Amino acid sequence: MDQPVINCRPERKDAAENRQRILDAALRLFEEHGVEPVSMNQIAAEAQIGAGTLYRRYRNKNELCMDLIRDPVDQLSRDIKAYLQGNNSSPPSERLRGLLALFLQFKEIHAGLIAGVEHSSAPLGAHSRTSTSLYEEFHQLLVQLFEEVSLEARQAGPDSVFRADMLMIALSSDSYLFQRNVRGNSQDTILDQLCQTFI
Amino acid sequence: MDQPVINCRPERKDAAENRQRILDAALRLFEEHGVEPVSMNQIAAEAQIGAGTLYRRYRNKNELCMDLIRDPVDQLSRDIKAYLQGNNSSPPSERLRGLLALFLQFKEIHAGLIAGVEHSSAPLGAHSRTSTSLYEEFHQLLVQLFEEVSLEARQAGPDSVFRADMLMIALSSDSYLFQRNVRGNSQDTILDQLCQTFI
DNA sequence: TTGACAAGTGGAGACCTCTCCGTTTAATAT
DNA sequence: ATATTAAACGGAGAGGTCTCCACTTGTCAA
Repeated sequence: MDQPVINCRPERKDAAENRQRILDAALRLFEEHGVEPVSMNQIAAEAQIGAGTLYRRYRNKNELCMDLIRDPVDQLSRDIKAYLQGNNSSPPSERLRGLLALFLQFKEIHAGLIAGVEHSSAPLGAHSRTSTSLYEEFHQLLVQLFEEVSLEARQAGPDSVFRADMLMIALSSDSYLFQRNVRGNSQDTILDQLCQTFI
Repeated sequence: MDQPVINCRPERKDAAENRQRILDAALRLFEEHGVEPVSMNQIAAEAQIGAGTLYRRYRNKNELCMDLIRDPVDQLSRDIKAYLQGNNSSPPSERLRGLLALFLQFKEIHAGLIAGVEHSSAPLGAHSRTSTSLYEEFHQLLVQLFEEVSLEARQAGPDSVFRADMLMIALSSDSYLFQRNVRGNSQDTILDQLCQTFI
């Protein structure tokens, strides 16, 4: 007559081991070949598990990449919080710039994996942007800061949500790498331009 | 002793017929199922040709889509030229808005094919944006108008090329459909917001 | 200890993209 | 008419994504 346990039981031992094998294998292959050219098949083979097992845990390469950069993402999240607390008396436009700087720095370091996360992610394209919690959190912060800016300037700026959407898409790997590689802009230049355009 | 003809001979008769079969088949399938879910295989089968033949002509679905909207694109290009000539005494910011309006209208009508063109297009992601001649042309116009605006305002705005890049990416199907479907903004609202943000 | 059974496994298979290359054929020169 | 030849053809096949499901195995209650 007991209720079936609603809380999921802890991960099974064999499953946990396989998860680790996958992570290790993926990291190894990504380091050797880069993220994009490595296939799910290869990862499964390298981890010595069946394709089905791999797909049971990660529906696609994005999810796998997301798991691989979980720690750096958490760190970034903490860095952002710390920065905002340490500078809460600066004008909002300056905090905005600081935020962007942190974000760009992060992108620079983890470019490969981030592109992996963003790429081919979406069955329903745009939805991917909002699905990552980091992106949602970042978007939220941008909105707040934009509102602060408008408030301070005593004039209604454009819709902050829209503006944040535009800025986020301007920060996508696609756009960033284009500026970096095709336009030949440095990280600093891009940061400057972004501030001039959006703030 | 004749020189071999350098100019390519006119397209062979059978080739021309197959091209038409492909275009017809694609149009039929796209109308029935939408662009995205139709595979190159299906198109080849519907056109009753081998896969190799299809790929000889169109390296991927984007190229095929580009061929399918060639006429509307040319029309848009002419419309833009006409608009600019008819309004060359308006302030540049107004012309900019007019341009965007034309462009958004175009996107609205041909959303499916355009998404098809943009999607999965790029081995080197960002390069796709510059590869379409329409996009290059449009980018060029935006740059010019931005410069006019800065000139008129007697103050150096941010780099016009960068600004145009940002605006173009804001006009991508990804971004546009997100605003349309997730944010629930109408075409007019989006136009307003774009102008407020970028002009 | 021992079922019971949910969770986990793996590989066959459906369908996809794209290439390669032996065969066919339209266009041209003789 | 016939030979030549470059272009076009098509399907086999390599390698990819992802699903399905018969089978195994860890876990827990009895």
